Amino acid sequence: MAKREFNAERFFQALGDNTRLRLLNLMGEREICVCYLVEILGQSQPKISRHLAYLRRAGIVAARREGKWMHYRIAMPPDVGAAQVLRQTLAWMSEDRKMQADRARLSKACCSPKKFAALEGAPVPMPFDPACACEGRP
Amino acid sequence: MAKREFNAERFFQALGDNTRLRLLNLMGEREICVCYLVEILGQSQPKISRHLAYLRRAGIVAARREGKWMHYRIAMPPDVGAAQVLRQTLAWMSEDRKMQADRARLSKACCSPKKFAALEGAPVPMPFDPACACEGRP
DNA sequence: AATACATATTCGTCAAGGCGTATAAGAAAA
DNA sequence: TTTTCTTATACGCCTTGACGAATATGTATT
Repeated sequence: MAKREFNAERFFQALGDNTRLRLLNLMGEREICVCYLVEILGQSQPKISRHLAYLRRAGIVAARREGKWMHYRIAMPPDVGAAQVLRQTLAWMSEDRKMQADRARLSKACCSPKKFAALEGAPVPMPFDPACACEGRP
Repeated sequence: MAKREFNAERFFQALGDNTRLRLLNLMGEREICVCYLVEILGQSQPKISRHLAYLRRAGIVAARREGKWMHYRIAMPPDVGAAQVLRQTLAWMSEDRKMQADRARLSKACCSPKKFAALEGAPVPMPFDPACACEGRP
């Protein structure tokens, strides 16, 4: 049986949208709930959901359900080359000003979710590396 | 004046097509004439030309005219992050079986262009690194 | 069961882009 | 200048996908 080739075309198509790049940037270090993504990007919920579905179909993110909430995280592709490119891309994004601003808003929201009406009671995103949690919290 | 941001969205869109990935793979190590690209990929000339134009607009390749012939080569983006991703992508592609087959056909054609009727008289692609020229020539 | 909440999907519309075919543009040769 | 050769572009057709709006699905609460 032939080894199933990773679809590079679809992989790059998934990266070829600014909203999806912003989503990946926010998921770079933590698993994160959809409601946070909606709040931070300030876009409609269906729009965010559709882009997440696209990323899921492309095999770049994975989802986990927790009660009413869905948590998304980056899923490194099985293909080594793709994984390398994805890591490189995330590093690239993390140097972009607007991407940094997104992350800053996320950090702020994580530290004081109650200031964001829409996030009342929602599960706070969990960084993979706890050292990244709530940069700037006193 | 604001520093002109590199368009990551367009960059990835340019990589999100199999024909364009194959073209980049063939340009990986050498400047190459359009007629060779048409011959090696076995696709129509307008199709190849359109994809090359797309890559040019995305700032990924550059073209040089030599008489009737046009030579294309990879143009590393000014943005450091994009350049890294592009290099990584080329490395990834060079490990793919089908991409290797394309390169093998190119090497063969370079060594004996006269066996390819369409390449009679066309300028043989020039590797950036001369050591790569005509692997397998006796 | 009925309600409320978070998320996903559907529908209609529109723009981008891929392809084949035909043709234009640029350069050299006759 | 006419022809020939290489490459680029224009046209029409079709598919993909992005969006807003509406609605469906899944889960917990009452």
